[in-house]
Amino acid sequence: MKAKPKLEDVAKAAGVSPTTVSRVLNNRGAISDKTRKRVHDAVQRLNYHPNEIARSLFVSKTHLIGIIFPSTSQPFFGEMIAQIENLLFEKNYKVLICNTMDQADKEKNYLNMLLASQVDGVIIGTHSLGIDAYLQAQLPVIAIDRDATGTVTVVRSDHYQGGRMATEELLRQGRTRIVHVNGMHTRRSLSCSQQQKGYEDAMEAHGLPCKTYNIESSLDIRAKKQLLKTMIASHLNLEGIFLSDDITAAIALSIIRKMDRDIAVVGYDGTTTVTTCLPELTTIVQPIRAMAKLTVDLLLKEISNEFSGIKRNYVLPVTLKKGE
Amino acid sequence: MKAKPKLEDVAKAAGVSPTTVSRVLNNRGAISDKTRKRVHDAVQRLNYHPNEIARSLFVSKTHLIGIIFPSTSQPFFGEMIAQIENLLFEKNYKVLICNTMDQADKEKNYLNMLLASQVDGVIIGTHSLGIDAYLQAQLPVIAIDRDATGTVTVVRSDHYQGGRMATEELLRQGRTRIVHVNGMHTRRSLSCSQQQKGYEDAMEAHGLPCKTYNIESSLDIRAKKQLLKTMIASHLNLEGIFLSDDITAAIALSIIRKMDRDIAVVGYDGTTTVTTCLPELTTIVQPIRAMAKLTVDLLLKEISNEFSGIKRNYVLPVTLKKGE
DNA sequence: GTGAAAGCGCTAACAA
DNA sequence: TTGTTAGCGCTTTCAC
Repeated sequence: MKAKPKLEDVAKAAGVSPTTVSRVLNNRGAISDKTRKRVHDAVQRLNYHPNEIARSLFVSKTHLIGIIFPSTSQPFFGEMIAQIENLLFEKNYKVLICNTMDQADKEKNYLNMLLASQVDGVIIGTHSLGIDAYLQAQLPVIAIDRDATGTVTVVRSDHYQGGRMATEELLRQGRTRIVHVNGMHTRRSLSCSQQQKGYEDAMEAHGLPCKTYNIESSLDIRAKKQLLKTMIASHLNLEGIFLSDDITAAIALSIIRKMDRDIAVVGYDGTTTVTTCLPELTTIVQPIRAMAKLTVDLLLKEISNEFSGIKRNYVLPVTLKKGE
Repeated sequence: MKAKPKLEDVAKAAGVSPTTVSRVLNNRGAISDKTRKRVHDAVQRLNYHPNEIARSLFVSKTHLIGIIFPSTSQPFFGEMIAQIENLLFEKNYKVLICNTMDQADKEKNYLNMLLASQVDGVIIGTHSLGIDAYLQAQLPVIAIDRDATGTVTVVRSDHYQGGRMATEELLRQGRTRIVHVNGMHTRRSLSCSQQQKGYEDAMEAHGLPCKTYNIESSLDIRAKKQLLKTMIASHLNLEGIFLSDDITAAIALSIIRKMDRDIAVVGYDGTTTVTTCLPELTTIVQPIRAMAKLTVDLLLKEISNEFSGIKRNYVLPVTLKKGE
């Protein structure tokens, strides 16, 4: 196996200088058609591929974006990541992916890896690590769905409205004894409190009492199921549950069916995956595509140094999807 | 905003040579405790982070692995990618992710991007591009679930057994009029034909007639739903359907419920996501974790030049998960 | 329209 | 135990 050809090899093969080859490849300066052709032929002949690493080193830009999320295996993140990745690809950026699995130390390691890899920017969709760690990095950063007041640009959806709409949908169905299950706690500190506020305001507007249960996100499905089972069994006259993510809602739904109770459920996220598997689930849909688009746009602007100073929160509207 | 400190800056601050700093940071050679401390202090003080790009250029190894899959938004791939990423992280590799969205041209572009980025190896989970494109690259490659006879190492699960087990489960339930829906066609040419063979052999062993429908993977959910609806409506005495992925199976299940027909369904993949959302679905479970582990192990071995010549197929067993 | 030379930030021979 | 020097593969002044 022979070594990869380099610029110099192409230059020799084409009988020109390395500079000329570089110019042809990057379309810079004036080149005669004859030379251009000779160079292209040589590139073809040697099956030459430019070494992006060497290029990056010189121009100190890698076209690499690090994205940090809990895990691609959760539909919400999987779908978000797919969108982000597609948009970045169109703009010629490559994506370094980091699944933190909600472990702060892993996230910490990743951040260092990303910095060492000279990424041009970072998208954070996690909460384990303090935002300071990212600010220190002096890197363009956009956070998704994170509570970071003014220090970093944040894109999120309107969780207050989401909580409110979910609760109002249950009320509209004539349910009054409604509890809120706040799953995925560590994962989304902000969304949790906002959703809860929406739920509470909606309930109070009708003079109804509130009750929120918290279920740790780190728990596995078995454990969540057990907790939900106990909770539901202890509420003999429960009529509705609002759960802050669709997976937990799906678990609740199956428990309710098995217990043969009449309890309405509203979930949260509205991913394509879950709504396809469970079209009967009523849920609050986060605008994943729009969030991804905005995030990427903002990040690329920050990278190109527009809007550098302005850190603000962008809040996108959610919608209700009624179960079939 | 001051420029990032480099090795030289640290050297100056510590009053030593760049070489010494490099040695301290990489734990090479013998260094006096005093110097070591001085260097570490300087690193701390300047908040220095080594430039991995420069290092990569020198050692011509990037610790970057490219992984090419249709999309993180599909649970099977999302879960597979999360596993792969975790295992690679443990071995100090970073992951460049590529969602091809089943578009051959995008995959082609990605491959070139990966080559230019000097990745140390590639994992392919797609079928759009011919395997030749990858072989040409002269790069360590492992393919997942792909039909590539002898030219590249392949990891997959036993789709023949999967098809057989699925069909036999339906037969065990007393169903005899069973059709096979081969979804996700382009996505997995190999698995399709193997599953079908398993289905056919199981049916023929009982002297029953076979019928396989193909549904293009590129279709959206609406279209798939329509096709399935028509298909089911046209079979007045259908008793069972084996579908080659869980998402399509979920769609079928909801149609059947709405039509109030008595048709048993068996799906394929058995992802955590779908089995959580739809615990009542009977499905064939692919050993995602084991596949990821084997794939990563094989790739790292190829990268370190062990087993370089041996390209073979590794087939892992599937299991049946009965619906609740 | 083209080339020679310097250097991006790092590491590894080779000296001392 | 430490420093000097050269060079990884590329791009870009500056000169012709």
